[in-house]
Formats: sequence, structure tokens, C-alpha cells
Amino acid sequence: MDLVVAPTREGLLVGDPAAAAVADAPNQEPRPAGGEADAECVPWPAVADWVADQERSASGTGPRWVWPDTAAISPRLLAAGVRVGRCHDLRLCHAILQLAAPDPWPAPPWLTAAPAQPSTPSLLDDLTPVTHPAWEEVVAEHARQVTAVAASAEPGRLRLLLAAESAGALIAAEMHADGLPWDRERHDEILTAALGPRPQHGLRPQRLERLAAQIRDLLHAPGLNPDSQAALLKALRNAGLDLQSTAKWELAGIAHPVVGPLLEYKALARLLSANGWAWLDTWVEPGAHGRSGRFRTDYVPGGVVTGRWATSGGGALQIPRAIRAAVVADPGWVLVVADAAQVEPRALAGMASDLALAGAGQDGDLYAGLVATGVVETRERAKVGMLSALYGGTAGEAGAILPRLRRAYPRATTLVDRAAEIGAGGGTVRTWLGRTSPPPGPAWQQVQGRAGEVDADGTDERRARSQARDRGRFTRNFVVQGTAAEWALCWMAETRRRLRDLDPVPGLGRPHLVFFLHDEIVVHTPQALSDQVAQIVQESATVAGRLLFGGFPLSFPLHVATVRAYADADKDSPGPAGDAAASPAL
DNA sequence: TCGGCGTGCGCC
DNA sequence: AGGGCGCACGCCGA
Repeated sequence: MDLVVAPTREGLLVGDPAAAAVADAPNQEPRPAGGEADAECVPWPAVADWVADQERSASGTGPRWVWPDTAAISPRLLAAGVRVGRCHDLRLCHAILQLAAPDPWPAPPWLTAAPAQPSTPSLLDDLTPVTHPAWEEVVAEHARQVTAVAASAEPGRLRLLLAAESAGALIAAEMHADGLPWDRERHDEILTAALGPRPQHGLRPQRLERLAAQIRDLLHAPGLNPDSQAALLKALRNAGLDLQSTAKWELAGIAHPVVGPLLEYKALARLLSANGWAWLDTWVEPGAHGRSGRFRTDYVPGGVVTGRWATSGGGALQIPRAIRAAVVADPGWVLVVADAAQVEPRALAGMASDLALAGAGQDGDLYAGLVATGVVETRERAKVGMLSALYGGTAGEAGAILPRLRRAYPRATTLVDRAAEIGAGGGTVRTWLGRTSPPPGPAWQQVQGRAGEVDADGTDERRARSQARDRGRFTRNFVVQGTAAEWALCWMAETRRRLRDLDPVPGLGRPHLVFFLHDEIVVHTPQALSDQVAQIVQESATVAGRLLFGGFPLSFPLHVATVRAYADADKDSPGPAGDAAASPAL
């Protein structure tokens, strides 16, 4: 059952949208003040208890909360210890459905209003924005969305997408509230081992300072600041090196004694600036009583046009492998780390109903499957070729492999080629569940139009063709990246749903998701439940595949590891003591 | 002093 | 002639 929710200064207005929809039927005069009789007002102090009661009722599943914006409402519910099971996030769903008006929804004032500043702020007041969409507006928006879904070409898929997106909003809020367990001491050890002891503010760590001196020597550039790209490029050229940039891939192809120290400098400087001590102080709350600290980022569901999540703060989606050793479970807890293998080509196989490609990935590594079926000679070539098909690359080796992929997997390759054609022609494309790519921007018409005029010259035509190819690569990748993101959302939502059914461990609590990275999830769980959690994560991957592609024979194999530290889950690293279960630290 | 931009690099 | 991001830095002009 759906419950429509509208926040006000006094509390939550809550009611049944079906009853409201009848009252709000088109051509009906606006109801007089007080016409929100079908909405009950639950005052703020009682909200958490009331919501928790609703969650427990409704025959076990709880209601679906239809509300303006999960990101705005969730913090105060979470702060009060309430975690709802399901919701419909009108803001996120509005964006997917591309409803024209009012756009955006909720309109900016509701999103950007400064928090109220009562004279005696309480936790709830603190988080209450000044204005909200009125109850009637929330009901009306919900009705518009229900109508839009019903009128769409694929209502079933769209409903799944909206449910998954909304579940993502709940998960994002919960992961922010729970934080990622982070061991500050371990992080400091990693930095010290790589850079030397933490220097005084503003100084270079020992190791970096030594490398900088070495670089200046080798380039005969006494005053050089290697952090200045322009100065560095000039110094490299003065030393006779033929370089167009200071990028590491270009440096790596040059034979000169400075290349080694310079590449090392760049790697360490990057570590220091992106995840050094300053980052640690800014982003990781200290732990207490042996418990790990917490890294909290703001997850932004739907923050990428393809439907992938973005994050804001701390560079959470770019935590380098070297630093992942600092992600450590609390005492008595472990991390279940699961990453899905080659989601994008699998999603493509499902979209295109390409049995051959699905079959290549049926038993595990899809790239190995390409080799086993004789399509290409090596795993590396299989990967390069497949990524080129998905990204639109044609350079180098990929150009030679693509024709073979086209012969072996005509359905899949035709699908992405077609998506590229549509994009290059200025059209829009859709993911499997129905997220639409953005239309071309304002520059598009101008450039394409210019090339079509009678006095257009070669430059105009080249520019137009180049722009069309760029957009073709974007739409080609959009359908695949976006559908993979949909699978991942369903995977995570199903995982969350099942984790909620586990009984908490006395004195510790329940397993919860703590990290999500496109095709990888991390669950923080009491050690006693880790086997059940691993099984849930596995089963949820299978369920997600069925939700999207029904009975089509497509597998989504996972690599699952139960570890104390995130880094120990790395397939390519042997790990400290092998299997975590054997580690005395547990 | 601050904002915008280019460069470079981390992740998928 | 490779898709999507976020972030830090140096640099430059307002």
C-alpha cells in the first residue's frame, strides 16, 4: 500500500493517495482550506514512532512511502533510528520520467532553502527546511508519475526502474548515516611507509622532497617545482625530451634517467594530495574504544546521466587500491566484499538477446569464454576488443579484433552500433529499463547546421563529423553503462531487502551496506552472520538478473570475499593470511 | 582573494 | 579518432 507524505513545519501530512486522487480529479475546483482532511498530520516529535509503527503493520511488508525527496527526509528518520523498507522518491522518479512541469521537482526553493533556525534548535528542527511542497502538490505529482508510467511503452520495466532508483535513495542515505569503517592508524602507517613521516603543514614529506631534488638534478633545473605542470614540461623539453605533455603514459615511453624518479614522484604526490593526512583529517571521524573511525561521503543516486551514482566529498568512488587496507571492520565484525564480473558485456548480451555472448560468460570469466570459443587468442585481447565495442574505440589493436566480435556476436554488436548511429544523428537512446539519454546540447544544432550551409568549408564539416562521432560514442556507451547500473541497483536493493530480514546479533547489530562502487558492494556484518550475508549477496545477483532479463539464460557471477580489511578482498593480491576465516585477528 | 579553467590521475 | 565521473593543483584574470 502507498502512503503519500508531505513534510510541513508542524509535522508530516500523511494520507492514502487513492482517496486523494479521487478528490483531486481534473476539472475539480480546488478544495477550500482544510480540504486536506484525508491527510493526517503527524507532529514531528511523534513522527519516528509513528513511521516505525506503520513499518511493522501492513502485513509484514510495510507501506511504500511516497515522498518528495528521500535525501531531505531520511536523515531525520535515520537519526531517530527508523529505517523504512520501501519508498517512491518523487524527485528521482520525476527525472527518470522526464516530466516537463514542474521541472525540476521539487522546484529549487524546496531543495535549497536554508534550514530553519529556531531559537532553541532541536535535532528535528535543525533538519527541517523552511518550505515544502504542499500535500496537494505531492499527491498531484504522484498521480502524474503513475499516469506517465501507465502510458509508457514498457510500464513493467519502468516500474522496476523507479523502485530500484528509490531503493537506491534509501541505501544512499543509510550508507551515509552508517559510514564506511576506517582505521585512521592503519591509514597513517600506509602514508608513512610510502612518503615518510607526516611533515609539518605545507612541507613536502621526506620521500617526495628527495625525489624532487633528484628530478631537479637530472634536468639541471635548480628551482623547478615538479608540481607545476607548465614548469615541468618546459624543463623536460629543455633537457631534450620530445614530449607534448607530462602525462605518465607519455613519459613511460621515453628513455631518460629522469623518467623513473618522476613517475614515482607523481604517484606519491597524487597519494599525498588525494588521500594524504589532510584528507584523513577532513573525512574520517575518529573511532573510539577499538572501533574503527568512519568515512562519510554524500552518495548521489542518479548523479550521472547514465544512472550511475556519483558522490560528493572525499572522492569516495576513487579510493585507490593502496589505501583500501585502511578500510577495516569493527571488532567482532567483518566485511563481505562482492564485485560482479564484466557486468557491461553481460547486460549487453541480455539487452540484445545474444545467446552466444551470454553463453561465453555462463561459467565465469566472460573474457576467458571469448578465448575458449576461439573468437580471440588471449584474454587481454578479448578485453580490449570488448571494451572498444562498448566505448567506441577503434585505435590500434582493437580495430583488428572488432570485426571478429561482430562476426561472433552480431546481435550484441549491432545493438551498440545502432545506439551509436542514433546518437550521431542527434537522437536519444534508452537503457533496458527505460532511462533516456539527454538530448544534444545547444551547440549541436549550431555545429551541425553550419556544416550544412552552402558556404561551409572543410573545417566546418570536420567539426560536425567529429561532434557526431563523439555523441555516437556517448550514446553507444550510455545504453550499456546505464543498463549495467540498473542491474547493480537491483542487486543492491535485493541485497538490502534480504539483509533486513536477518535477526540482529545481540550487542552488535545487523549487517548493513557500507559501500557501493558501480559493480561492487561491501557489507559490514557481525562475523557470525558473514556466511549468510555472502549467500544473500550471491542470490541477490541472480535475482537481479531475472528481474531485468527474465528467463533469458544469463549469469552474473560474483567474486565474494569475507575479510577484515577491504584490501584483502583484492583478487590480485594474495592477502595477509589467506582466507579471513583462518586469520587469528578474527 | 576568489572563481574558472586546464591538466592529470584515481576509480569503474 | 576511448565511455562515465570527482578532486587537487597551478595558473590567470577579475
